[in-house]
Amino acid sequence: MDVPTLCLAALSRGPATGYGIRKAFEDGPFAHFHEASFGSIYPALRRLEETGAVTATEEPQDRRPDRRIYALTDDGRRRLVRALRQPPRADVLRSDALVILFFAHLVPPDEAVEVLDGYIACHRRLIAQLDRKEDARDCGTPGQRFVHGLGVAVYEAAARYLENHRGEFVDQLSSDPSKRG
Amino acid sequence: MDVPTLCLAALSRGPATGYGIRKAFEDGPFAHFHEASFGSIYPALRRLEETGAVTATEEPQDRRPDRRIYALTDDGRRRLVRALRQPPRADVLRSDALVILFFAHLVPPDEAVEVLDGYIACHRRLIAQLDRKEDARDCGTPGQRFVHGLGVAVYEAAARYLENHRGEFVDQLSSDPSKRG
DNA sequence: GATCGCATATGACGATCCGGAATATGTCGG
DNA sequence: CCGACATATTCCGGATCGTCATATGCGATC
Repeated sequence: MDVPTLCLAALSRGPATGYGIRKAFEDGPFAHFHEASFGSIYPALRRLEETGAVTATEEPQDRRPDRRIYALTDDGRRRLVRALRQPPRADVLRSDALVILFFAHLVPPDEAVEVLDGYIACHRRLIAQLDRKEDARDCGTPGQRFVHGLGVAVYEAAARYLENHRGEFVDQLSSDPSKRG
Repeated sequence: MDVPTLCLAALSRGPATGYGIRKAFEDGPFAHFHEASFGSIYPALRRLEETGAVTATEEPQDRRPDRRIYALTDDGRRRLVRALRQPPRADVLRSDALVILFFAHLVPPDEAVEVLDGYIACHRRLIAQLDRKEDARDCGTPGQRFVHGLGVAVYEAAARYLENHRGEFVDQLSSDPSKRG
């Protein structure tokens, strides 16, 4: 799923600025299953505008850079639907924390535990964040509710596993800092 | 976690070729928490060799391109440990399937269901793949076993959620193909 | 009341990374 | 016998990331 398509998808929920789209992928409703950075969103929006998939309304703000408010055109909506109907590629996860945990035997045990505890805290924080969003569950689409529920289920399972196996893992690490037992 | 570090991590388990490292990220032990492609692995190995983090043993195979077998040096191992001790960045998930499911109201209901069923099948396949690897659980490090267990727990939770909420989701989709109820 | 950091908002840039094509050949199954 | 697949590497264009620069208001802290 390329960045232009992701932008079209974000705009299908209403007009927005590049900054707002970025935020939707950082904090907002898409936060948990895709990401995109400024450096790819802004060029994508420009190209989308040039090819007629979106329109840009330049709103000159006093003493601020002009806000460019993008909105989907009919053609853009058709393009979005076409992209959404392509067979999806496999999921990709990138987790520095899991790499560190996998190779925990190479770092000082207390640092590995620190990473693990941070990872647990991060999961608990994400669950709390999702719970807060659940207040607005009435206005969402079926898809949004479904994906939201999946997010909660997955993060809960991960947090529970991490907490339940923490002690065992710590024991194994400290019983064998660098030499084999 | 950049590709050079990932290569060093893979080589910490023993010498390997670029192709073998790629496979370890596709099928092998790292398959579920990071990825790297040829186009980034080979240049990374070259740079690593130039800077003394790995050595390359060129093995001229008859009638085949020379295999370059890379092995970690002491300096490379130190570099790996240094990288592993950096604070990890937040996890990133990229899921086309979840984007499609989120925007399921924009595509024909039967196609959305097809994507969902494919997604469920994919999860069940991954769980089976992890179960098969579990046979070799005796020789792994504590970190490897811990991460493996987490993977099983998370995929199981996801598969269960998807299966348990499939009916409800399909009902909601078909009761409202494009007009609001 | 001054300064620091944060949020809004966009643009530009180098470095990195991806994905696929090209190359070469052995093996296994139909 | 031929196609498909696995091994193994290289190259390249384009997509993408991350960060810095720009501009300014607003709240918190000292």
